[in-house]
Amino acid sequence: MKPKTRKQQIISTAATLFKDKGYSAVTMRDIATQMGFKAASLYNHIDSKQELLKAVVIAIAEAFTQGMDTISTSSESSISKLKSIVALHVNITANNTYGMASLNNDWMHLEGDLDYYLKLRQGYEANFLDIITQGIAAQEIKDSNPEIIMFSMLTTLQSLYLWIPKKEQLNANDLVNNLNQVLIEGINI
Amino acid sequence: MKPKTRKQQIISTAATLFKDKGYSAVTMRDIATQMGFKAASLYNHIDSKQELLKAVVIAIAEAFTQGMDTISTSSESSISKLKSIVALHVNITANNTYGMASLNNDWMHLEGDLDYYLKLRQGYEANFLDIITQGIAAQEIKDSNPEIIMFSMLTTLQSLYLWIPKKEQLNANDLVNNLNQVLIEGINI
DNA sequence: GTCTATAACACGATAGAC
DNA sequence: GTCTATCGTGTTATAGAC
Repeated sequence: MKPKTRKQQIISTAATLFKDKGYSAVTMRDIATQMGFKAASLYNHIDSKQELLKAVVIAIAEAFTQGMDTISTSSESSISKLKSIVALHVNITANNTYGMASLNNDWMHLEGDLDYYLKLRQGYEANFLDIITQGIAAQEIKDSNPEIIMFSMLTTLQSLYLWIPKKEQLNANDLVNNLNQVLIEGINI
Repeated sequence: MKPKTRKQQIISTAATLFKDKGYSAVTMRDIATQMGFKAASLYNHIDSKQELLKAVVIAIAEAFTQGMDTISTSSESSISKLKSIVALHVNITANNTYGMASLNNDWMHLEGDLDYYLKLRQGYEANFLDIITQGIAAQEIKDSNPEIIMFSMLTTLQSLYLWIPKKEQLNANDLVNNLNQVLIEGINI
């Protein structure tokens, strides 16, 4: 176990509360109570509530960008790259279920870093779409609307944070395999 | 065009703002400014901010419950029922893109009606899962984990509110057909 | 039916004692 | 490093004039 600094503990606590109620509905008093002390004491470790949101959201967004860069520049087949994307989402989400809620639902409350976040997200989605269009061109993937394919996969993957905590008996590898089957091969016989 | 009452106009305005910032971050001043008058004047038409959230969320939740009841008690095949569920989501979302955001992200801020909302949601998901398990038993649907199949379809359908407004050139029928193909038949060749 | 004014309270953040 | 006390501001909602 890595020893968490007090600041990291506060960020984690904030993330769990952001997941339950959203950034705007969580107060510094909520976070402090959960930590076991008073709101004013938080400011010995952090500068502002906004800093907490930034720490939660930007770290995950950068992890996705880095993972996607590795996948998109690899020499795998397109289907294989899509399976790597599924694994990327499962792994990041399993290690950070709370932060994923803010990434999905509270990014618009970023103040100074909103543009940076949007740039990361745009780059991620552009790479995702490229993989799909290349797969269609290579006749690995059905010639459906590539944006609908990406939308369908991505929204499912982005929602994993709601589901993984409820299904802990399912290990990460099984989940990746099941999702690959459903998302790529479909469900009809 | 149906003539909207002032109260309905306020609810619609609130829903569009809830979509952009979330219920907690939207103030009565925001809603009033958007309507063109002062916050105090809102209270001539509505009782509270909470009433606005309830009006937005419960109406859509009941529409889904009613649609699902019709589908689940019909005599269609399971695959056919799943396609009807896709159409149900596309139709409700196309007519209420703003409210869908609150249904997905702000339901936890319902106060008096939280239990009722949860009951509706639980019933909807139970019917959805039944259709899938019956389809597997009838060998219409692949014998994958039924919860993962439902999760995958449902999260995509719940996220349509983010996507439909950006793709207005795609009509509803085309979208239903494309989603059916991707969600049910898969994407690989 | 909208306005101004304001009540009553919660919010993020700071000051300074210990 | 946590506390109490508090500042300045923003919040939902109400009262009463017009």
